[in-house]
Amino acid sequence: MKYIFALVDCNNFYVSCERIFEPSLEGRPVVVLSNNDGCVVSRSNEAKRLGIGMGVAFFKVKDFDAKHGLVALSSNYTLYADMSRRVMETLCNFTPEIEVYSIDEAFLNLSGLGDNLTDYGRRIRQTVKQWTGMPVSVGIAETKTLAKIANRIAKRSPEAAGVFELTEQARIDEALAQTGVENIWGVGIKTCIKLKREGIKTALALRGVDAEWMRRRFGVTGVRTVYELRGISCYELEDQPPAKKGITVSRMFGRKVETVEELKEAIASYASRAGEKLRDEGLAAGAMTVFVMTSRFVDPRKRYFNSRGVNFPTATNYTPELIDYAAGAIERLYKKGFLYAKAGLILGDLVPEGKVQGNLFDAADRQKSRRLMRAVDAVNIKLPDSRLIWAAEGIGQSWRTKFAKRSKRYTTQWDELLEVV
DNA sequence: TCTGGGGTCCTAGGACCC
DNA sequence: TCTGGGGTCCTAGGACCC
Repeated sequence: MKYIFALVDCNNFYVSCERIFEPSLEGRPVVVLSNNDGCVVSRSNEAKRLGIGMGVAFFKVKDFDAKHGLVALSSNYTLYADMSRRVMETLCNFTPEIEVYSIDEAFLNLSGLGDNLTDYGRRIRQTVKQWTGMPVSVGIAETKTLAKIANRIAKRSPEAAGVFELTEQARIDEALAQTGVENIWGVGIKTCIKLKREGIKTALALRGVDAEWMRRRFGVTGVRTVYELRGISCYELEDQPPAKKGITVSRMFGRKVETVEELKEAIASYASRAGEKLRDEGLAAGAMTVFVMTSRFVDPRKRYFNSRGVNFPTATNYTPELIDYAAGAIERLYKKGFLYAKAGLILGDLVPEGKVQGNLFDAADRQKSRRLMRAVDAVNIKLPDSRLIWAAEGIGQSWRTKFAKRSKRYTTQWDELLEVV
């Protein structure tokens, strides 16, 4: 039996989340900004039509509000995560096999659901809209790469009205002929330039290249893309999320940071957040890499990047311990005279909490630490606005990332519920 | 003045071993 | 003058994704 994938993708996800709770944003150009209100990460169709590109620095389009009525909002991750969960739960009603691919996309297995897949796609789209308010597009095909292309057409073609099926050969050929290589899943900027230099400009042309030549020039990932375009599936549906390999917490500062004390406060708060993530996943980390960096946009002589790895004697998820290691690394990394823009840490060698190998010389009372962490986590989940923080994180925290234009957390905070007046 | 964060997979090359 | 070869493991960096 042939596999059938549906790719369900939320339209302009962050912007749509905002619009669901603020309908006056409907029909206007709206963008959502990254951390620190730095650059544009989600755009309404109206904003796209104004020529605002994905990832552009916000200061470059700031004056669009006066000229074109552009509305810019800070990211509201709490709201987006909750809306994502609602959409994914709705999708689970349509198939037992679903792979949540990202915050706003999921692959569904539609094999064995009959011949009228387009109709089925329409039902999915309509139900998600009705139950959550979220507009989605559905692309249907025999490989993930083709489903991505189908989804792109579903979004753009008015006739498709949000659902497009690519299972018929003539239709596939036509779609591939109209898809530039830059719009193929897995083809990034570097590969795109190389392909075009070879005269390969469309997905149809790429489908026809010699597989061995492709392997030599672009490695196994390149060949997989060619096969996927031919309808030979190389990427399975992964309905079991694979074990995490690392946990990263890093942020740009709200302003430049010069002192080692402030760097240590920041890294302590990132370490604390990393500890929460570990415990939430039931994991412990065996190693940590800490890094600091200046802005990429300053004079090269004023740039500094450095990182430092630490292997723990015993894997841990105990926040005070993580903070100690992180602060120690910062002391060694810090060089006076630089304006630091960002710091972060990456936890590696992750192991299930219950399987931590004890260390003969490790005297810490693990049971007690675990109870303490459980208590702290419980308080912070219940009272996110009066969180317990570690003294090392500092009180003022003037280096904190800025979110000047954030909307309310409508769905997760009682005091921020939508008010209808 | 102002330019995000969190991931995965693959590959080349060095270290090390016999 | 003469200086092996092949396998495995690890890591850093590249490329890509949303």
